Amino acid sequence: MPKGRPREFDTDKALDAALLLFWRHGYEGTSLAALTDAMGINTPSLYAAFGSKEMLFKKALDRYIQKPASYLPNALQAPTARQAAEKLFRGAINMVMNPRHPDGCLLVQGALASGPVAASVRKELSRRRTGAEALIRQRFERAIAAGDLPANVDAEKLARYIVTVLWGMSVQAAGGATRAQLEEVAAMAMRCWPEPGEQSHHEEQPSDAASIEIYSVPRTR
Amino acid sequence: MPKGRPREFDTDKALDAALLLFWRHGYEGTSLAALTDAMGINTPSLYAAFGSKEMLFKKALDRYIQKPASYLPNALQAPTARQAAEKLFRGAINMVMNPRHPDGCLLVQGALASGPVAASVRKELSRRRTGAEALIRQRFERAIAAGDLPANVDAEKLARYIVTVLWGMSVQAAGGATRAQLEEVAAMAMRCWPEPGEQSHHEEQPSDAASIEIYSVPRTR
DNA sequence: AGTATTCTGTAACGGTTGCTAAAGATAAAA
DNA sequence: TTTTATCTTTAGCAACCGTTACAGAATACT
Repeated sequence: MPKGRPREFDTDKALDAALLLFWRHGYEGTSLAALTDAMGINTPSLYAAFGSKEMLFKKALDRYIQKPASYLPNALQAPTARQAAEKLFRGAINMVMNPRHPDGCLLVQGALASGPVAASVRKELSRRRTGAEALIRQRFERAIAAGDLPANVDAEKLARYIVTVLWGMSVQAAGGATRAQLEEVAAMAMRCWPEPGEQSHHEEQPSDAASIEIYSVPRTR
Repeated sequence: MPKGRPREFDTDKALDAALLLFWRHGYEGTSLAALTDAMGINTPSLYAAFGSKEMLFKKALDRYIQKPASYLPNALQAPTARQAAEKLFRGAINMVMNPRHPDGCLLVQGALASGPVAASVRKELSRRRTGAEALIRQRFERAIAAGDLPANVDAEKLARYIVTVLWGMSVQAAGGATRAQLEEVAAMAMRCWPEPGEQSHHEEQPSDAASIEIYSVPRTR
């Protein structure tokens, strides 16, 4: 036993309750009062155990990665890159559609746009999303090295395409998409999987700058 | 001239300023103080002209649809469905990457998750996203009727796939994606465009329910 | 037993939230 | 010129925000 008065609540259970709230209402949409209420503790206990609202969020984020979002590293262990991608979509749909927790992915729902106070949280989420993308890219790079994927495939582009569809599915989930609909999207997305002997075909079409009037449209950024 | 004292500010310019703020910081992340500051007016003027924060948001949303997001209906006027889709991606990238306004799409950045007070705004955004999807679906349905798209193509699925990639690109934009990266994603997405004589191939693979422990994974929802 | 340490509960902090009442200013209508 | 209508300004509303000081309770160490 540590020393002083023992903690009367389960830290992990409290963290789970906080995770669910952040997940459903986003960082800014979750108040301390709602948190302490759902966690069943008082504010000083929360601050003693987790530091602050922001630190609590980041710890909930860690828990999210380790638990409900563990499908990602798991999927990447599939024998082939294609199977990994398929398992990735399947796992993401299972998580996103799980009625035991909110719809969508915390990395997306947590905060895309926010006020100045939540800028740090927003950047952290962006960093984690990039991390997920990197994990997938590395899997594809290994697949290329092993001859599992054609050598002319760009692992970075392929990974970015996959996660873009994943993030899009999270947005769709927030709009009430059904499991069947997401499965159809995933099937569609897998149709452009690179087959051996294909070109990576880089087109680079010119962009038309005439559609928007007031907000002018530059060529590059 | 109406009757009483004339308004001293340009309603449309004020609305534009509000739109930019909502776009960058989301509905909840934008405070009345920030709004009145950016719009150059006092709170009572805002309430007299726009009603409330929520009504102001919805009017900014209307303006968003009519101005920067007008690329969508414009793109759908392209002669073929494929050209429409390509123009859609090009227009979306132009808008999302325009340095004159925040990154991403307001329909996504505005509010995916939120506190209870912003639930109405969240639903409204979801409704508008569905509306965009429906617009694209109808274009594809016309293309099928005209023989432009193969008859075995499912317009609804194809439209949902396209918008899913679009929403995903909005998330990517929030994470600092570059124009070139988004163009690569769009090119990738267009690779699974249905060619004549293709199957719509419905696979329906079983989902594995073993990856997540605490949060159990049901089969259907 | 006494002390040190860490928890819990109450209560409150200053600041901000979205919103509005009240009074003065500026126009058209009478 | 007076009246009426609508604006702007100042000021402030109650409620909530994230956070903390403080006193009491429960444990371990001496």
